[in-house]
Amino acid sequence: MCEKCKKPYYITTAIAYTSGKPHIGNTYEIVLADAIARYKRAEGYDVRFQTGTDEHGQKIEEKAQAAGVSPQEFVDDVAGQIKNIWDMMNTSYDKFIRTTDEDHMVQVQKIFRKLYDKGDIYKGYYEGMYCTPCESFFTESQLVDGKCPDCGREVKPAKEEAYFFRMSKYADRLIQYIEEHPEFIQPASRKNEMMNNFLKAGLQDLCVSRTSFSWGIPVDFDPKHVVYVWIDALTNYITGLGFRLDEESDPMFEKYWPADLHLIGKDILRFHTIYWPIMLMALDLPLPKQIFGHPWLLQGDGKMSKSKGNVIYADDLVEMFGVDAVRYFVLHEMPFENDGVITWELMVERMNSDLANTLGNLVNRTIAMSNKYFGGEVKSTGVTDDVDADLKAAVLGAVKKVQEKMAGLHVADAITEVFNLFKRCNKYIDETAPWVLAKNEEDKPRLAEVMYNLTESICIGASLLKPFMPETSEKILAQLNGTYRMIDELDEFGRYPNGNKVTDKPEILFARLDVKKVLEEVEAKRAAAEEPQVKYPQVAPKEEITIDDFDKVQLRVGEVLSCEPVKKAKKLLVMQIRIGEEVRQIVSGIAKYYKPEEMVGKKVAVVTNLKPCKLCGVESQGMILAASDDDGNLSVMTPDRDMICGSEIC
RNA sequence: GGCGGAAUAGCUCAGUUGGCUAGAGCAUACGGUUCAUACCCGUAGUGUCGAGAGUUCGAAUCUCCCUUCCGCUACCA
Repeated sequence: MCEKCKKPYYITTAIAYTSGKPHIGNTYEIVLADAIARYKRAEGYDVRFQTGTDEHGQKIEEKAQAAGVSPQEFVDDVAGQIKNIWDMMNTSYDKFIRTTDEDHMVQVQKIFRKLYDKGDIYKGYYEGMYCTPCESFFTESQLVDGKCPDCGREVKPAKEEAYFFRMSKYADRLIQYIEEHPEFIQPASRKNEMMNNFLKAGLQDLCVSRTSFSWGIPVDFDPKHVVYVWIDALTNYITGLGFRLDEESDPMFEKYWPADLHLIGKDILRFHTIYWPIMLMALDLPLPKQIFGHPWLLQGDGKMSKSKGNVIYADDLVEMFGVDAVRYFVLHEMPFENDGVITWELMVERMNSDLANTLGNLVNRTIAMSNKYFGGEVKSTGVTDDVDADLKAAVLGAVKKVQEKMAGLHVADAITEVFNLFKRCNKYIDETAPWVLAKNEEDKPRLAEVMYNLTESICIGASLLKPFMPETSEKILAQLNGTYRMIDELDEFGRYPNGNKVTDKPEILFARLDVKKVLEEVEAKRAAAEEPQVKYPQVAPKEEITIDDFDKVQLRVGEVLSCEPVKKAKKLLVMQIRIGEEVRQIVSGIAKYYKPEEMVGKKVAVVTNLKPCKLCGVESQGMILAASDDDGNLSVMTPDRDMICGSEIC
């Protein structure tokens, strides 16, 4: 196909947030996108595949501060790590964009200004109660006893300038677009969530600037504001193509936009299916054709957490199994709609049964036979049998099935079809029993035909395998001395050059592994890494206070007399707590961590001079203290020794 | 609380618009085979298709209700 006739195909991943090293669950997305991109290239598309990093925001500012480096140094380091992992996974992206790239930042500023000039962004006010030291706004309901929920200081009613995007203006157009394009949101089940929760409920205008932190792209006409995440991050999809507002864009933009596919995690579907399309509408640009919110790859034995030391990282897996085995696992194990599971045991199982047994052994036994019977020469003799037709139909049928599955983005099913092809080959060996044919000289022509069919079938399978496992595909073709074929060259059986010689030194593609040994190694590694790897929670420092400030808070020991869940609320428990002579009713958001009966009898630290307020209609006359960490653990604070309730804590 | 989804073999899951004895992979058991990485091929299964009721000639599939789990969302002192 000539370069000009190739149809463009633009695929993107979400840009990864540079707050830390991505684990295998995050790495999944880039591999999935890579498989799709490589497949589309095999189909003859002119593919552009973009990924990158999202590098602004308060969290990064804080992490950098905690690490004692500048935000730029911090994101340079993390972005480098991310890029290394993407490269290690052998992903074929064309562009790695960073939101700190100069040309991206310039365009973001221009886009912001344009939307402002157009009236779609307006300067408004974040109205609410303002805490000056914290530089934060709170709604009435967020306040703690009428005071700042973060620092407990007085807040005053204030209006802070902020820029807002008029989302509601475009809501009807977006609803219509989504209704008319059922393929726009994938999987389709997500469409209802977006429609019911946001669009039909009425879109709120979106706050698109912040003044509470500075690590971001400044609004050029009002520099105390930085552009908040949405306009900064989402626009990467067009700035990365060389989009230039009110100037001539790079020809790439004309060629590739609108994107064919935004591949993202299901958690950020809302931003991509609502805010992003509306931004594009406001800019008079066409909307992306499809957005696929993929599920997550979860760890089997509980949620991955750094403190448990059970986080699985791509590089550890690659070290143990190799790049293609890891690619195979994440692609194969991930269903279309539900979350997938990864454990070391499952990984070993797939490695042994699919990669070593089915595929590796097939290639190996085929080459061994060619060498043993014909000195490695693979020659078709035309001596066919009934079983050949069935094999050929299965092989060519697999090509069709892979095409169908990939068209619907069912990548896991597509890779399964490729392996079904290899299984069919193993069966063919059994049906034809080459070792029996080899015993009689007159059967040699038939034997040769069998070996040819087998070799050709594996070459077709290897070509189909390439988008998913590029290195393995190349290794197989090299060993069989075959050539890679594009999808449209896989329509015919028998293109393997007659008389070619396979290698006389076949290499083991995938070695079988012992589950026990793997687990021992993992455990050893984990133990070795555990000590120095204690991860302390990242807590942003608050402003220094005086003893007088602290003295304003009254803390006393209270004993929980009774405790029950708050109706209408999932996270709340309501407790009667004795504090000295009085009994107070206190509501606390700890239902996820404590059962009501567990709380009864506990002595807890209570803030007793908080202004009462209502939560879900239930009055709370104080608050109990609890510690929580980054992993979602929570523990209420209790006195170390038995203290009579009512004792003051100071 | 609102909206939505799911429940099928021991495990992980397929089952298009209701239609022949409900399927695949893994694991298990047995048989075959020896080219190959103790591999490959075949056979056997077990299922009140979450509970109950209804529509229908016929329901895993449609309707109602119940139970459990999950997602989004709201609240979260």
